[in-house]
Amino acid sequence: MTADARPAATPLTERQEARRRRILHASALLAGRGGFEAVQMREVAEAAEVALGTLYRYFPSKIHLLVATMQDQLQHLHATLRKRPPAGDDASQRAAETLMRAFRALQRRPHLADAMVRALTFADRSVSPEVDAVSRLTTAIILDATGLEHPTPEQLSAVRVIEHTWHSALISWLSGRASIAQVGIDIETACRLIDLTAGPERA
Amino acid sequence: MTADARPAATPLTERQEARRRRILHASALLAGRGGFEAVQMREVAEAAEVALGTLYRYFPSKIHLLVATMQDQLQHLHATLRKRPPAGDDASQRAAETLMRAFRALQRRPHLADAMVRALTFADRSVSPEVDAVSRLTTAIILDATGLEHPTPEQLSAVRVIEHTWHSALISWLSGRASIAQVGIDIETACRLIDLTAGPERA
DNA sequence: CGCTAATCTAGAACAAGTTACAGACTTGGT
DNA sequence: ACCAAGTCTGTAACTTGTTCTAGATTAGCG
Repeated sequence: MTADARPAATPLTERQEARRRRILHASALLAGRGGFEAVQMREVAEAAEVALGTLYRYFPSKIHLLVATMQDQLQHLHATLRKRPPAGDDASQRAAETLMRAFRALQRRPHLADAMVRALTFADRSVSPEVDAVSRLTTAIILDATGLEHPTPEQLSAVRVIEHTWHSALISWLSGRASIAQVGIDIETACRLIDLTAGPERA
Repeated sequence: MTADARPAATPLTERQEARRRRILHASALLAGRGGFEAVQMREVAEAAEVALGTLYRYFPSKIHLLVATMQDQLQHLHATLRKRPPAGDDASQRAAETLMRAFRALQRRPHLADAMVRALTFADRSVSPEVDAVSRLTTAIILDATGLEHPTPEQLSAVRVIEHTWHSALISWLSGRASIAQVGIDIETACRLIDLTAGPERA
């Protein structure tokens, strides 16, 4: 349902594409120091050398902007992960390994993680399509990691739970209520569902 | 770690306690229509017949206020649930049943749920103690439901994942990206972990 | 080229969370 | 009953997300 996202509207000229990039870059830069609060629309506009009104034309709210930033970062991550697939013995190990790798990437830029994840979970209905795109990307990353060609419905349910756990555990970590180790445990616990919900499934 | 919460500061006189109640009541009322955005600090102050500065003395931010509102509502829920414990055969069924009951309660006041859950996941470090209190309450509710007297570490991990799933699934539901049925499936899927992570554990 | 519609810019204006402050009211101790 | 300290009220100011507007620029097209 609703298979495609934004890009169907207008093809975007070259200069527009460049503006969009500059904005996303500025967003990630400001988020990188200071996190969610440091991404101030006026500053993003200035850093991207774009008028405030233009920024709002490209991204109708701060949340839209940060969710788009996350989508952008996730795509990089997905590409990176594809190059070195996880090496675990079973699907759950591979999923956990991949998420832990992603987690370590986030740990290197905790403020950026803060901005993106907070925006993602704070988003209301007006951002649904964009959040959904991020969610599909995340699902794809996890499914890719498992190496499962034809996941059962149970395994898809397990992936949903893993994704929930992933987001929520990140939130706990970002707000200082869970340690890095605890996030690791939570991810591994959730990942067990993949193998437990179906019969044996070896590589 | 950090076992106790706010109430250690000052005992609060009767009138102060009354003010606090009025504020929480006003908060829940406004949240009940309109959700997160409808809880405007000026309006809360007016509805609670309290000056804006006073509101901020009691709750240092809108997020603090809404998290406290959630804590308040959860306590009611906990008391209600205790009266009619779940009747499932095993721990995971009872946990799922309890969470579904809580979910139905939230469905009756979706706007209130929106305000509380969005605040909870948006909270930053400055609200950690309060969010932690809510988290402990939630854990207690789930553990109560399972009926487990001495949960194993694995089961505690499972409860953590269930809690993550609970919060994140609520978020998806509130932003219209997951159906009620889907939330139910996710909850049940996560709850399976309780039985799967330990040996047989019957009532 | 020259026109027209769309886009972009600069900047003001508005909304809601948050802070600050002066003066009135309460409280607790004597 | 009186005083000092702390609290509450009413209100203005400040911050940052968001909207609006008038004029400049750009893009596409004949």
